[in-house]
Amino acid sequence: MTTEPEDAAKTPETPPAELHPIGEVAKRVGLTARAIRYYEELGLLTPDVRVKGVPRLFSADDIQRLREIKRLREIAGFSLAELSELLDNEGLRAQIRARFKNTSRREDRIALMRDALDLASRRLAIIERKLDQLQAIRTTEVDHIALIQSLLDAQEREDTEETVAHDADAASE
Amino acid sequence: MTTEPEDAAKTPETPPAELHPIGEVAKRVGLTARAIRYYEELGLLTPDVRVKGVPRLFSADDIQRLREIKRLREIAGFSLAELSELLDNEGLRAQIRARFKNTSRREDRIALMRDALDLASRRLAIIERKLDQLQAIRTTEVDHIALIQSLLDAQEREDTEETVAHDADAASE
DNA sequence: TTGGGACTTGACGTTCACGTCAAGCGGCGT
DNA sequence: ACGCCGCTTGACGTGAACGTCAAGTCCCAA
Repeated sequence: MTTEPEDAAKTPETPPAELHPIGEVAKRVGLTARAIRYYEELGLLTPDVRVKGVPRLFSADDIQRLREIKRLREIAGFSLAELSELLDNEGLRAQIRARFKNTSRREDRIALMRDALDLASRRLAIIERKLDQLQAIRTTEVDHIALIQSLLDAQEREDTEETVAHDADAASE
Repeated sequence: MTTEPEDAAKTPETPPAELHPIGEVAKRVGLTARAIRYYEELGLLTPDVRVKGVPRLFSADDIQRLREIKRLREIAGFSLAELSELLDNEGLRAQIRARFKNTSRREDRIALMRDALDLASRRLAIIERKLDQLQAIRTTEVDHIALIQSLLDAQEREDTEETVAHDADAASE
């Protein structure tokens, strides 16, 4: 257990952590450092390394989580409160305990995974509901366009009927 | 005000207006009166009857517009600023001038309809973009669930492998 | 006539999601 | 040694989208 290689050949020191400071993370996910700290303050995530006073360090998982938060907020329009329900602590703890992989009993791990599955399913359900609603909006929009189009066609037919005797070759414009 | 039947047979005066006060509108569309006034303040809509100091009166079109605003905000997550672009003045003016139906020349009416069509198309494009993004979120979510599921299946297979020799009929739970 | 609703226009308060500023610490290139 | 940079923790400011309260008007039933 003293040496912990994970990738290819030589990694003399520094365990295969690959942790990133907040500034870099902010740039990579397209958020501000302030926003990230705020999310942490709300309990939406906990950086891999978190000691009071010392710079936060974020893992790849943290970054992934931030990306998901960003997408769910910007695209799906969830509030941070909603997200803290959807991405909840359970998932976070599961993530944390996943580090202790071998420590927990299979029983516990299964329970955690069931929880995660449950949460993900709820997320999916909500997203699909939103999708249906957006589809509905889309169809009404399409119908609306079709209506205007038909009216406009009719109007233009009127025009050509009037025009056709007067000037028959205006089909250029 | 002498006689004002509005429902069934005779409507000697008052054109077939059918206008509604803000309280009723609020209840019907599920918004507060305050919100509606705020939308008006932002220029998102203009009640059919708008004279300073006298109660606003809303037409069926106004109500429809409010419903659309609400849906686009709550479901698609558009800001009121974005909505004032999407439902823009052009559309509003088109609506207003539609009252003057016969006054404007066919030329103008066609132009207005083209504008409306253009705006609706832009709305549609934006909505479809959001749909695509939501679809993307959905697929990642589905994948995520599949992953957890497979891990859980594997874990449970391990269990049964251990258990099968020890206790073979635990398939009940 | 009085009171109770529903409406009006300000004006100020509130919540969310951060932005911004202040003061301080730790590394690091010159 | 010095300054700059990136980070830290407060604390206060801000824009969006309203909520809430105050004061006044109008109408209508008791």
